[in-house]
Amino acid sequence: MSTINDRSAYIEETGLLFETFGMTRMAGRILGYLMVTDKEMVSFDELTQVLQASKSSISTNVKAMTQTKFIKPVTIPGDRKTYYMLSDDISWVELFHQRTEQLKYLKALYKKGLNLRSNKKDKSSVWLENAIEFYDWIIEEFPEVLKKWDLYKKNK
Amino acid sequence: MSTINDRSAYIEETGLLFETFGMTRMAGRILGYLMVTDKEMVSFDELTQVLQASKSSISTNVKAMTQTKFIKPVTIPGDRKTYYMLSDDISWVELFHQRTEQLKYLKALYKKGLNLRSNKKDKSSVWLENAIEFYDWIIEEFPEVLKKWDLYKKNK
DNA sequence: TATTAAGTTCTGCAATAAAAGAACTAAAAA
DNA sequence: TTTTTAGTTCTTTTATTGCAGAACTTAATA
Repeated sequence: MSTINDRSAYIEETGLLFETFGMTRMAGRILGYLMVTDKEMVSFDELTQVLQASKSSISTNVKAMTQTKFIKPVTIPGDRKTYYMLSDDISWVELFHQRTEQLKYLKALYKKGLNLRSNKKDKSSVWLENAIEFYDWIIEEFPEVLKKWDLYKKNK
Repeated sequence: MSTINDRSAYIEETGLLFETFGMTRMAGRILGYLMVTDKEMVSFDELTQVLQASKSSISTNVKAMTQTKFIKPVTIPGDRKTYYMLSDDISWVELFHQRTEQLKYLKALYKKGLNLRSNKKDKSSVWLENAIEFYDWIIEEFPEVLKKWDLYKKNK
């Protein structure tokens, strides 16, 4: 049986973990709360209450979390409030595709570095060549693996 | 033909990119310089000169970059100085394995969240189930893909 | 048309983190 | 053995970031 305390500890834990991913503690807390609350969706105001945070902080952080696609806003006709819930149309595959995009930046950096070198055959150039080779491979391979997930899901 | 300016712009660019990965600008600059300098290895002192930074900043940041395995220190008998170079024994595969470890933390968080829920069948629980399922799959699949890289390299 | 409600955006402050500077350590050289 | 060199560690300064509070916007209600 889970207690209120277990849950608030969980919310803080989520805050700290998401902080390591470069998001704010508060953004993580919002997600954490949505993961353990029994309500399917919670209002903006409830977030300020439960997380003891200002409206401005909740505002900026729900926006950030919405952009990552982890949560989504829900509006109800005849109700002015905005509610938030775990985004059921989150695509985990899509999230990983974004990672691949990051890898492309790194690869581009290595390529650019190599181009700036005078001697394309020295040790550092070889180092860069190897980096580029690996990134080329992984950038191609990653999406293939993710395709397998879609197949795996279809056959269930 | 690459100019001095192209290279210093590159060093700054590397600093900024590595900043987005949660490292310091200076750590990125050190790597950036090693990627474009014509020297195979550079001394600690040269780093302070070229990057216009204090010894303490260089000291902490070469340590950080060494820990990520991107660079390594080189010492020469009869020479008191420490030199740094791109680490030729960097394992790109190993770097990606570390990513997989991070995924395990996230998966553990989702599992813990699910355990804290009263109703294991509601929408949020299903969301968590899906997250866990995907992470389970990717945590298994990732290392397999990386094994393929080792094979690919051997057959060349 | 004035008032309330629900958020957003802007400004300022407090906490944190990065970098500098100073004091220190270890080893080599004088 | 004392001085210099090379770098580390501790302390202070500076810059950045996250959050709060206030002012503002938009739309609904009185």
